[in-house]
Amino acid sequence: MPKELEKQYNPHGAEDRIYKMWNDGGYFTPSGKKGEPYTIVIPPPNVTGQLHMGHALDDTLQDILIRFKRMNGYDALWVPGTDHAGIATQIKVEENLRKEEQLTRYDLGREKFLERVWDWKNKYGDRIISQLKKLGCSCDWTRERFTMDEGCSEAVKEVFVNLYEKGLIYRGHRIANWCPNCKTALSDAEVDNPEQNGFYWHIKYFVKDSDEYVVVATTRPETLFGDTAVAVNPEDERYKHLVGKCVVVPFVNREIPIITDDYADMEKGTGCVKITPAHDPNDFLVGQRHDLEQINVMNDDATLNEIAGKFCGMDRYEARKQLVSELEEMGVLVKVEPTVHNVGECYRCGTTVEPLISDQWFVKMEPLAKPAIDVVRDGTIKFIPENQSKKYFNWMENIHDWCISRQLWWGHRIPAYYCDTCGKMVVSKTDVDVCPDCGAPMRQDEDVLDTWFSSALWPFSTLGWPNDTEDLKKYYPTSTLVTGYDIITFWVSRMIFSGLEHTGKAPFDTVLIHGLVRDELGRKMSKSLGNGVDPLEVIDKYGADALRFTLVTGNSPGNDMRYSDKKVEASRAFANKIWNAARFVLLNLDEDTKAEIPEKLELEDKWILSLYNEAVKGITENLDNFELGVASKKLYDFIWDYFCDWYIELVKPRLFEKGTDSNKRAQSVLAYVLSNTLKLLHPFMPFISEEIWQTLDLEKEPIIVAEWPKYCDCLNFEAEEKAMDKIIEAIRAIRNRRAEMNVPPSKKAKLIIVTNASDVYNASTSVFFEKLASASEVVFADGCDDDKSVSIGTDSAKFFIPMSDIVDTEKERARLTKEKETAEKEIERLEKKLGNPEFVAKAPEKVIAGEKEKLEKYTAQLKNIEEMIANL
RNA sequence: GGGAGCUUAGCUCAGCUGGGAGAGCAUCUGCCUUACAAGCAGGAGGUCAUAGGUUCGAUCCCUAUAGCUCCCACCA
Repeated sequence: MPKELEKQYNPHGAEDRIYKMWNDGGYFTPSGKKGEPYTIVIPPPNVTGQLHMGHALDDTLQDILIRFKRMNGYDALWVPGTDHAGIATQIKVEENLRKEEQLTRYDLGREKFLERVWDWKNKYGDRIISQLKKLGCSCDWTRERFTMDEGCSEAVKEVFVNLYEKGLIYRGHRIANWCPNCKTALSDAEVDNPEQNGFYWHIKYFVKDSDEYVVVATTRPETLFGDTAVAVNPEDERYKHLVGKCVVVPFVNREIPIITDDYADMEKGTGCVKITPAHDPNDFLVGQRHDLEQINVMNDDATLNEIAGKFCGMDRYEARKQLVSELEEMGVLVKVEPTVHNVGECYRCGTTVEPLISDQWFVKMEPLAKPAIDVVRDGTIKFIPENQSKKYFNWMENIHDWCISRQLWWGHRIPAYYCDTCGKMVVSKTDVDVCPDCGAPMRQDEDVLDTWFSSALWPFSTLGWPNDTEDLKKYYPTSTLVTGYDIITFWVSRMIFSGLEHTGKAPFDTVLIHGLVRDELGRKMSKSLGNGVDPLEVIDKYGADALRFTLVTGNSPGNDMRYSDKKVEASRAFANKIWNAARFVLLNLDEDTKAEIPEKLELEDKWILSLYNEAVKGITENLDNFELGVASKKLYDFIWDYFCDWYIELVKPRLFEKGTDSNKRAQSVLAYVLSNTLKLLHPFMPFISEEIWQTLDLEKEPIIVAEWPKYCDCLNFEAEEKAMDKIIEAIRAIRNRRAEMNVPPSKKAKLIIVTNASDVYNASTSVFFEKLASASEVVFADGCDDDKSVSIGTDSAKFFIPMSDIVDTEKERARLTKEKETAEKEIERLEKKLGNPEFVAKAPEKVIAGEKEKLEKYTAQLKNIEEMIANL
């Protein structure tokens, strides 16, 4: 029994109700029995806070793919989960602690602090999950994971130990980026390098026991306490006589040698460079080559230490200021030169990082990078759009060893154990309490692993690895990874080499890359700008379907997009349009109407079925090729322009005439096209499509598991499609002409059709002109006797509307003449083109046929117009 | 310094591996036509950044230039 729908679609209530129905019905969990597997693992959102627009885009794309594949009979699995996000979360919790209780993590101690972080995780992790549900994500919640849950932790230990045993993880006393605020080492990838205004301070270093001096320049004068050499280029004639001598570092009065190293660039500055191995990555390498002492002058909070003498305890910037002024007083400050340089900043807290030497763990990258490059090179893994792979190659081919230890508390503790008695170190999956060598107690490494270390394992750790589980066997390798271009290096690259190294397989076959969602002005959405748009608020206001459709339409792979409410409004209007189309259909459907194609079809039925068929083909191909935006646009056009604006209008006369066979058949076609179109719509707008589907009540199963429509040659009605197009063209031309003359639609008038195309214009198609072109009646004739009539000429017919009261013959003549000229110009162009022997010889047949057809059309139209002018 | 992307209607953007460019919004005109005013019908609005090249034919391919955005590396 057809039910009635509200006049406007109201997503509230409906969305939660439908989501619950899907969830309770177990539709998100793959049956595991039939169908090829199709797997996506979600890029796990950080538990730091809440979903933003970027997540909404990312997850919408994934949900579209999952729903599409599910409807196509795949055993579709979408694994959800969240990321512990080491630094980010720890900072959040610490901030919170400071604000709420004026406590630091040290006040609480490691164990108590971690309890707080877990509380935070539980609270915000749940919030994120509920947000994903609001968006309509059809994740399999029975398989929800967390990067620090038991299974993922097991995987992390397994990987760490494996890599260590293979010699691919090592511990080194090396220079690394240090965040003095977070008090941890950072990988290169975790350091931003924005431009900043700064200075070069040129400082004199006197040669020992001499009046001679060299001038070195530095942007960080406070590091001079750690200088252990001055380097010049071996080719530099200016300083040859000084090599081997010593200069004296101001303040500390340390004597340091002048050495030669290629690192010193003769072109830069004075050609002399001070070497501070403990505070600069390049200097560190120079220091290694020359066996220089590494003098650390800083504490872990970037205050200077006792090496700095009276500057001890001062913050680096304060010390710098005072140092500079004292250097000036001493007369050794030669020059202060303003400059713009890139300064490393912690990507989480923005504090300027300090290169410091410490004990850190590293992954040896070179052997891992090679196979990872190969699988993308040979197409085992495909990036979409393809040019995004360049970013990947660029990074992989210039890879540095990966610093994986972090001096944080929140994260996977490094499974290394030390014996303070005999110095033994053990790396082990299981806890080691007692030294195997001397029996003394062992302590575990205090540090935790970089967050990305566990994220890198996500595609297989979530499926049960290192255990050989059923899930792993069935769903790994996964199929598609959907993510933004901003984390290709952070994450995608690391998943690829990890997958290859630990499972022997590439973790996915396709990487679908999208861009950023920016604000209306094209700025990155950020907390500091306060320009972020909360997806939940948008969903609340416009509905999840509208947001989803906005994000997918008009967005192409790899490109950024701007968010604006206007766009969502347009999507909501689309949802409402579908809603009302369905409402209309329901109002006109009999109880027993079935959504099937009747044997006998009218012209307009064949027309819409043919267009529907093409839509199925196009949309399916687009989705198969990850052209989601193009697919959604096609669907939009089909639904709005063809189904609503034309087909529904065309069948109204039949629908309003109850009790006839024609009426019944119109109902069937309407129901057929609508219900199948809803299926096409479902991946994009899951809620409204389900809501209408349930109301239509055609099948028992919900639309989420309905079968995706198939293209069929049997619905290919080329001739009828063309005939109907001619009628539509004629109706448009008539409306057009009436509008030009300001004739209101309510003013009906007789329409005389002069034509040979009786297959197109006949008694059964006349009704279209009456309904849609304001014809009071349609008369077929050989010509029009009334000289005061509006004339319209298409290629298939001449139309006359006698309207003596408003027709000005001369104006008609002018108008027709203009149309004639347009047609002539087109004909001239086409004749020229077709007259070009090279074009005819080289262009593909299809193109030539198309041009010929156009020529015929314009020729026929010209003939009609000319005859009408002659008859005026 | 190396690399990538972008430049199409007033605005935001599509354009499916070269055959006379589209949408939404905005704007203008006319409509409360019994699904929808979140709507209907119609109009106006583009040397597809610039200059060359390839081609029968270029918004699309190549080269150069300009402007914008981003990534990587790095300078004392």
